[in-house]
Amino acid sequence: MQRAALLAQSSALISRFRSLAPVTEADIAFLMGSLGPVERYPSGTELLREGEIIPGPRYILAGWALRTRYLSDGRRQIFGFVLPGEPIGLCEREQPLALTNLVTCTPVALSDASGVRAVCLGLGHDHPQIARAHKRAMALDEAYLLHQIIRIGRQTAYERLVHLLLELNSRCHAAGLSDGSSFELPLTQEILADCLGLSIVHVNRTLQTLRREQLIDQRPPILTIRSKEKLIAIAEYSDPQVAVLRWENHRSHLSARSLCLSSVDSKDCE
Amino acid sequence: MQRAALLAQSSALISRFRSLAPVTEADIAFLMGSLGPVERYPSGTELLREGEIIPGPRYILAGWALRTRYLSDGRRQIFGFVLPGEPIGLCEREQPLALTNLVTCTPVALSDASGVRAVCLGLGHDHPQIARAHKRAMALDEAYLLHQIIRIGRQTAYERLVHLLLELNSRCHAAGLSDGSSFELPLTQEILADCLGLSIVHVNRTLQTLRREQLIDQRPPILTIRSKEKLIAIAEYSDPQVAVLRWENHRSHLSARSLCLSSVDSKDCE
DNA sequence: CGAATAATTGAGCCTGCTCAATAATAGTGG
DNA sequence: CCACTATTATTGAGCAGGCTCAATTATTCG
Repeated sequence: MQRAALLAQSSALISRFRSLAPVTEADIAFLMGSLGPVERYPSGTELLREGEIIPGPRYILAGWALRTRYLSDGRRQIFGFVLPGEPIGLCEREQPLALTNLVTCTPVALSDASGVRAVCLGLGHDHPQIARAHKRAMALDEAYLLHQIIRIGRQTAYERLVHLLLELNSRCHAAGLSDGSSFELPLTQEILADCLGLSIVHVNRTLQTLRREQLIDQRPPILTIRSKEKLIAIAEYSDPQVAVLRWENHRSHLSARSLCLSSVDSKDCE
Repeated sequence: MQRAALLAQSSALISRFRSLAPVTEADIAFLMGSLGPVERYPSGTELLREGEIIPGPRYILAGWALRTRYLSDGRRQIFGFVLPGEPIGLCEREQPLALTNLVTCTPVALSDASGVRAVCLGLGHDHPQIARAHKRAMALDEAYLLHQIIRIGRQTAYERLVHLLLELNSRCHAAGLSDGSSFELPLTQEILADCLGLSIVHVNRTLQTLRREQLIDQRPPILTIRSKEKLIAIAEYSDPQVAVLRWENHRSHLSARSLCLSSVDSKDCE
């Protein structure tokens, strides 16, 4: 069955939705029934080009992509990452223009999300938990941009790297791709450098320091966080997943449960 | 009449709406009829505190506010600015948590926007141009965060300052607060430093350089852009107002007109 | 007209950069 | 399965943009 095949490839998407809101089995069934067929692209594919109209909403089912912009002399800034389970171009505007380029940095599996757009945006009143999850996802997107600004604006190279690794671990965890401290990190040091506003050389040396201090462990492509508490203290990391979900805790115990599942230890919140 | 008084104080808001979409007189009348009374706060007022529920949607009618976060040792990052005509807490989520602090850096005039929320979000089908303007405003918000990342991630101090000044000029222009090259800049060098990830001292020296080179002119609190072309080239500045508005040009000539009114020279777009 | 805030200047230092070379990995075709 | 090539990671050395510390000079405002 094609349906079963899609389901098998959508585990990150489903995991992420579950981490965002207490979606029902019916919600999941609706999602699976509405997604388009899986499209595959190799690493290095341009999914969006800045200033052009976004073809249609899609979900990344597997693989990572980079939001980038270049200066004329070749300097590159990576604004952030799109991870499995996260949407591309799923927004209110009708013919949205891409604000950045989007390039895959691993092989990627995509699925058309036109069929779920209206539900995600809450245009009808079906599947309210999906709409809720989507609103939270949008808030998380902004929170990650803010993270990025804090890192490159006011943190040292050492703090930046730690902060980013914690964020990526948390996001992988929401997608079911981290056990809480160990996940696949498909980024070269050059990508990390262009994300964090550093040189490749300095990223290299800073990672070495973190390994030497036993704070992280790297056996490519797996990155392991050895002492999450210390790292959180170093980077003053506060997890947006926790922050964005918190406000409805008093209303929904299911939500509270998914919070615990998807997030780092509860004491990490503060 | 209180109504007339409100109108007089809402010129920035109206100007900004006109720059975002071809709003009608009826749209403006609706806005003026739905806004709450003007509230005034002095400089230094905390309008939002990170992590707390946003009281209700509001518009800034006059004055500037800063989105901030602090690290525990006192380092401050300013994520961005909220200028006259821009909304606070006007989003999809029901009980949104503030993602950052928001502090006024001048005396500010606010007005409750609860009465326009549904229309802005396009929940009904009234005043579609207002809804359109609001969606564009949301896209601009993201574009300004991306600007911020480019500046502090990959630009030199000199480029950063130029880039920011161009952005602020453009945004002031949309609010009717710049004639295209001259506007009131109510920011101290400390604020600029905390926004751009620099030290106060270095901001000071960089501003001096720009003045010495006749690229800008400062007679506090007025900042004048002397050679916009050169500055745009230096910072590789591309204006989001132009970019975000462009996609509907082929559909609406009114939109195209407002684009020209609100934006810098058309050649600045590329 | 003071007190407080903001801007300016000088001097020395340090984080992180550049340049350049080498080692390790990974992907590929034979 | 292996040599071949292209990436990617690592290391060394010297440099510099921007920082810190500290003092001085405007401004602003009550």
